[in-house]
Amino acid sequence: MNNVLSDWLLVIGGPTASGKSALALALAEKLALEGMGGAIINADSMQIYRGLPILTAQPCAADLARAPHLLYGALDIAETCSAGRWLEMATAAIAEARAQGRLPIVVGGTGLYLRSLTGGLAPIPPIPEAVRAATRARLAEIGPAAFHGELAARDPEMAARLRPSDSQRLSRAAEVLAATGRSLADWQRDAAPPPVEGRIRTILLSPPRGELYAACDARFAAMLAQGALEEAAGVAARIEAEALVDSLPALKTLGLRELIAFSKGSLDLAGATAAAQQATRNYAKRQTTWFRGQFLAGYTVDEKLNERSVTDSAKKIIDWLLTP
RNA sequence: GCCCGGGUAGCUCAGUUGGUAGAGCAGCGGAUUGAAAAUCCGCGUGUCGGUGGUUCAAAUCCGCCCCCGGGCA
Repeated sequence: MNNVLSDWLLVIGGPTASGKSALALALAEKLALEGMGGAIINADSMQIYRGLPILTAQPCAADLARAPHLLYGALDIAETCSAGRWLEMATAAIAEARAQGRLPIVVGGTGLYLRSLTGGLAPIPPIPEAVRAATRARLAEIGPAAFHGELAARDPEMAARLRPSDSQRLSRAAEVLAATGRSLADWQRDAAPPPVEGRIRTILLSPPRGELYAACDARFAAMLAQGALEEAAGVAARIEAEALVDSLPALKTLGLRELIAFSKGSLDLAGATAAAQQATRNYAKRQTTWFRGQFLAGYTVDEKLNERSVTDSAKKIIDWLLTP
């Protein structure tokens, strides 16, 4: 089972509904024919949670059976993932795949995760929950503008490069300073060695805008047909029973809020659907910008993939991989 | 047919006593170093339904016409 690809790592990025999962699967199956199977590793900040398989567009049972899949539904929705936590799990998953003689194929739409893998991450220690909670409470209490003012007094460098309105990054900068006594800017200056061995090959899916949006709309409609409403109702029940706070990342899943609003009667189904589709398109747009500016693609697929063209694309990509 | 409302940016609407128009959303562009499906930033010329008129000046006042709601016949 040894061949030229044995120490390689494939990374596939692209906006939501662009066909990443289908391409990853096609590649894994083609590789199996070449004598080296693939293992698909999730790099999506929402598919990492279990409990929302439909709304987060996780591979269905039939697809999961076609190739090994790792890090899908790995965490409970009451947990919080992060780039650091994901990177740890991903490096372990990559090692596991390699140990089995499989080529790791990392796929996902979370650009930050992908980049943490390809470019490394500053070695910042985990922030204690108490510090994080206190920081966020302070931010909520005085508002981002005043919070920015407080940060400026202790960490002028971070304050200078953050907008007073960017509550999330302000909070991050403050918690890192509070927990480590060192500015986030200093941490980020530390060299971050690439976390994985081997050669990395990156692939970007970049379908035409109009087709991407149409795919987003169609996919949400399909989710409803697959039982997204029941799924949302189940999550809503857990939110009530366990008093889950809505700042939990998993609860930000696109469409969840809208479907819960529908089940509570504050939105009709057409309105909930339209809102969820709109949110999905907005997200796809943001991802497109991210990948355009932050992701170095070795190979770009700029057509919208369908069942037939995925196979063709996979074939071309394998050729590209095998030609140095 | 008559009476009320309305017709202003792709959509929903603002527009003060006349001084040639502005918000939200959408769309487009951008940022993005551990919550990232998150967080944040930038971009607004459109026959102000049409047409006559009053006026130095009309989205705004007057006449006529067209279209869409609702009501009365």
